[in-house]
Amino acid sequence: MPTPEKTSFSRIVAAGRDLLEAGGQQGLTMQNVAERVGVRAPSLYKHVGNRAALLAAVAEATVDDLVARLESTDGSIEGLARGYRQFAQAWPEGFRLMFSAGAPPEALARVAAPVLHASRQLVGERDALEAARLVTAWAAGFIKMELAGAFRLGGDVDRAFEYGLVGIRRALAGDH
Amino acid sequence: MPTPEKTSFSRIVAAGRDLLEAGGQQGLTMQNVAERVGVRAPSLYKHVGNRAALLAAVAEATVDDLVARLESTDGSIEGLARGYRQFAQAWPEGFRLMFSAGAPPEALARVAAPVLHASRQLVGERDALEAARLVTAWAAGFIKMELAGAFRLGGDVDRAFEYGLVGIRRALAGDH
DNA sequence: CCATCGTAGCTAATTATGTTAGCTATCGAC
DNA sequence: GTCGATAGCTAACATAATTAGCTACGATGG
Repeated sequence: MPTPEKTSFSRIVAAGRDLLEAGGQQGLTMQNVAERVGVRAPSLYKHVGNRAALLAAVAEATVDDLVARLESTDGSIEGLARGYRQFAQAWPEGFRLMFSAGAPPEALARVAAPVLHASRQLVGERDALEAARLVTAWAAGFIKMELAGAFRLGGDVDRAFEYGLVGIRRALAGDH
Repeated sequence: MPTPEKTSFSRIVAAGRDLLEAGGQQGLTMQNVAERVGVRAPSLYKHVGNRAALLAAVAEATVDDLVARLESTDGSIEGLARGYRQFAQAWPEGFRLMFSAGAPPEALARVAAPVLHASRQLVGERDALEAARLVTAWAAGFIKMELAGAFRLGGDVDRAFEYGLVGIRRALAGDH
């Protein structure tokens, strides 16, 4: 190595995640990241390519965490859905980024795997993909609406989530 | 009025919508909007406040169109969901904006109304709000994943949508 | 032990964009 | 016909991303 490295790719990504949660995508500027890791902004380009690549890396790191969170559940539809939601509440900006920014498709596939597995158990091989898409769409949609503040019309959001979960199970129950 | 107006709020919003669909949020710059309506960028501020306000106005106009589209359906869960999806495919960027940008909560409520009505018919007053949230979350989630290209793992997306629709109806059927 | 080479970081500069300040010209009201 | 309000304009500024080119340091090979 030349001049001793004052930072590294992984530190930069970590700083990016912090800033993202603290100030949204707007707060994640190259300047802010640089300041946080202790270099000047142009030096980041020795490690990162550009801001879009950094966002993608942040998204991918977030996916990794989400996958770990899902793997720590009991693998049931309910467990996965609740884990999904808890993760989104803990890392709301990262969760948003996963879908908006160019998260590598490969990464999204990793998130899908546990849901696909659970669906296969429930409805069999033939409809597993469609069932997984039903579950994932509902969970992702619910959570994003919750994060977007679209549930301001009163009612208990937790209750709505559990109600939906019961409905989703019923949707898949009488199937195969 | 002073100096004859060369543009107007509604023209600016219309230009914003065009640019949004053509080039995403990135393509919607004040410069581009100004050029399209035939003035210089700073003149836009005589009509619009700032870019965020313009995005909000574009979002609201999009909501208006969506509501009109939904009101032209038969009002069933299936009709609403398909209308929702068709609208999103016709105006993908506007659809995305509706949730991401600061769409006025009042506007989102207007979209919710037809779904709420259909849900009430199906499950009764007590659970109508929860049921509507189930339907809306699934549809919005499905469509956003479709737009995000999250369905690259093979399978027929249309079939998955119809499968989901059957499931959602079953979820609400055995309820009340 | 020294010469060399590759590279992380730096400063300076460029570009793009949003936004503000201040001027001007024109239209409607009196 | 004069006057006031204001849409649009040019010029300027702030912030951000990014590029160009330099520098210094440390690993490596003689």
